[in-house]
Amino acid sequence: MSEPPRYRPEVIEPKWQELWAREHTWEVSNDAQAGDEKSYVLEMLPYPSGEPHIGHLKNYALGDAIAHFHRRTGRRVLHPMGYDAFGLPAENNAIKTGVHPREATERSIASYRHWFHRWGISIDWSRELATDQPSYYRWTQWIFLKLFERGLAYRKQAAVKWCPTDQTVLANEQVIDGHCERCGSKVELRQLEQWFFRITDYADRLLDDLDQIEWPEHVKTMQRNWIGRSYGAEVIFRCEELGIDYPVFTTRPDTLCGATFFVMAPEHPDVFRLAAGTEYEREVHEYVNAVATESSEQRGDLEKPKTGVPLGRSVTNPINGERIPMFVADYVLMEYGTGAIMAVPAHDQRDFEFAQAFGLPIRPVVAPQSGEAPEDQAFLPHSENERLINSGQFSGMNAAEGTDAIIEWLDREGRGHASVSYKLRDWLVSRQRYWGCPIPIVYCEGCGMVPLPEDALPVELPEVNDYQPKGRSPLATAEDWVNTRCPKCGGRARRETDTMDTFVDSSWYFLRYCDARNDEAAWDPAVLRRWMPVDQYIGGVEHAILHLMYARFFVKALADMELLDVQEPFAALFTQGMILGPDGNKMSSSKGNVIMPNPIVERSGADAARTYILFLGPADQDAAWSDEGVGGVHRFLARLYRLGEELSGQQGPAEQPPAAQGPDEALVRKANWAIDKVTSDLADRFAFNTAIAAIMELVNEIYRHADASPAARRFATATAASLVFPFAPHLGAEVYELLTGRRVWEEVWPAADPAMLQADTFELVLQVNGKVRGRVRAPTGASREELERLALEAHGVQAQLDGRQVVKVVVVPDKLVNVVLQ
RNA sequence: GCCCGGGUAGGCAAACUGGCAAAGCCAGCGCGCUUAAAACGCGCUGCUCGCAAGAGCACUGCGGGUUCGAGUCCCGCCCCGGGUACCA
Repeated sequence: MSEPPRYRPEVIEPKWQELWAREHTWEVSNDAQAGDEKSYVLEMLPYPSGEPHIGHLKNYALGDAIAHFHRRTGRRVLHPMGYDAFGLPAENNAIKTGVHPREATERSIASYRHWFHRWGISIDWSRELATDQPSYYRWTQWIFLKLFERGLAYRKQAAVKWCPTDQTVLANEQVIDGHCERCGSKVELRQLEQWFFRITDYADRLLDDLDQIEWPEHVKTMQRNWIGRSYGAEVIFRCEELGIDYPVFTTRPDTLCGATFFVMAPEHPDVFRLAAGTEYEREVHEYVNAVATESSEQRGDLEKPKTGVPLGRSVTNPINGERIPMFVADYVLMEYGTGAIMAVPAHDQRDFEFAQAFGLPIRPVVAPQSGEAPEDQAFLPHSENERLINSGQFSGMNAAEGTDAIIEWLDREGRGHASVSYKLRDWLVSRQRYWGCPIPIVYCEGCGMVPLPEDALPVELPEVNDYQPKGRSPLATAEDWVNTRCPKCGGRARRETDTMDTFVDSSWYFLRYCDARNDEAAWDPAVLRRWMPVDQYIGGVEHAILHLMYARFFVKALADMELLDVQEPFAALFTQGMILGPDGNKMSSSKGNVIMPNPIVERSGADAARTYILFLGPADQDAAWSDEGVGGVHRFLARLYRLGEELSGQQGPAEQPPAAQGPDEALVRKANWAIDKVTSDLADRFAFNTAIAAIMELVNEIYRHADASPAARRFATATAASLVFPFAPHLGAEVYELLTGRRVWEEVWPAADPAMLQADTFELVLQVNGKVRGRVRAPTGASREELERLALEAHGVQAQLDGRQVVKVVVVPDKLVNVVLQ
């Protein structure tokens, strides 16, 4: 007795994986062919640590579905893979275990590579890269030198965020709520000389060009807020006693006459000098020191009452010559604006609180049209019809006119000008850590700071024995490496021992994929023209600010150097939601709710795991994992497989049979409906879950129509296999081959037959006063009059009429009729 | 506080443009196949009446509104998740 055919992914999947590997099916060349359209589909490259987790499976299953869909709709698809291989976890592991970060990283990369194959992701492996390879970071260093040449990479002494656990500085973007993004330690401030990239030069372009790209609105909003552009004016206040000018930035120049005091940040370099010799000198020192020990959380607490100390000095308001007292207070931040503010308590909540605490005058200068100064909510945002009061020659102007007039006056008097301020800070890129890209700079005793010439690249990471960070880079211990010759004068020089932030490595990898094996240059600009920009980028929303902003900055800077000619790296972005644990919480080992993908792949197959993860819910939303659900998708794939097996024994074509009737017609219609549905779900809206549901419906329909002709069933089954291919490529290929003998990935994506999408009749919905009271079949395309007649005749409607007056009949052609009574 | 998401059967979800609320999957129940179970196939699964065809009612976090018609639009609120925060 022979076993009935059974769906066996463990047999089918390796079979196709081997074929794709043997034939290099997913590799594309850089040679353009006439009339072929390119598509660059890219998922964010993984950081290789341990083995891939469930989020990776979702990310790459999603990207792969898009890559396959693009290929089969006539585009030449670049779909590469690489590894973001430098970084702290491997280094921290090295400190703990003594295993070289390279070794741990390579082991992990091998695991990722294995699983990407095992999952059947259609990757062009000929372009594989890892950012820790000298053949890659050589060009990271080259880009650093290019930025240095243009003055976009520079060193400066600054108060920087320091992570005491990781013993390294952090970029602003890597500090979350005052804590290290990586390890969660409280971040400290330190005065250090560090390397920066001048991303602030690009603030306007980074902001304005967001309008040109197809990104989710919330991601654009996050970037806009992070860049934080505000328009206003710089106003110069003069401290007469010391003869020093202090500029401030304000978004409300119209309230200038309402400034009743002046506040400096505790970090402002002039604070001690101002207080020197005044009665407040000691108190100021105590206050500033106390603030310095405050955590950023404590300081940022909005509930905390305002504190501060007078400086014993005054400044003059340029517009009315009024002398107002100076204070130092921790609610003013050194990092934004000029580190000093004019305080307008009548129109600013914080200044108001401070004025109340210190008994300072509050003078309204903007009032509603009616004229009277409002009582207490005067600091609320101003509206259209407000006018200036108590403002000398400017009184009576509306707020907008007043703003312009005051700026103009300041300009004329040389006491200020229109100005724009940003929250964005320059990107701090140096790290005092081992496992990163060395910075190609030396310090010569004679020449000072000297960039290495291009032919000295790569500067390879030296081997060290001790990775333990001690406040300086572990590279500093590699004496043989550190001591070198100056490329300019040949004299004694020392290498830069800091390494680069790993976000530098990942800010250009998508460029390298285009020309990954080029060892003459980072890339050939002609090849970049072929592939860039990335047509569809896919990744987690957690990179909305960091990676996605840095990469945009790199591309703009490189474009300015004429090294490439796009302005934006990622034309379209899709941010996938997280997979949560079965309990609905974020997966974490401490909660014990971590699901690993690979046992599932081994149990149910890669196709089931991939399809299920996309079927869980809308791909851009978070979704909780449930183990039972996989079984359902596995069953669906098995049902499709059994149809393929059963029908492969029957002869005949798998094309749409002509003039289908009865059950055949229903089946052919359903197949065409599914083609249409899956196509629009994939092309227009990344609705993988509903696309998969449509294929399930088609398969259910084939089972229900066992009475249909073999030709119709073969057609419907081959269609289902073709449509399921982007999600379950192995099964799709298998079933399609069983029925047609052909390779599904070489087939053009099916097109729905328009004649089979439109039926001759439809179900007309009958409503009375908006409530459904019946349904009748009506001919498609029937006139309004005819539909109205059908509705009024229907007994469901007649029953409601009951002698009541018909007020109105609303007809929606091919859909419904609503009869309005009384 | 501010800015985004989200709240629909027992669970996950669908309804894209204001037009039949709940497609599909899970779980549950029943039937068939089977000596039996699993697997597989078919059906049911908001409430009430009915053997049934069917009929009636309710319903998209809460309260209002606009509309012939609201899950969808507007106003006010509640809950959950994320981002951000003395940014002058």
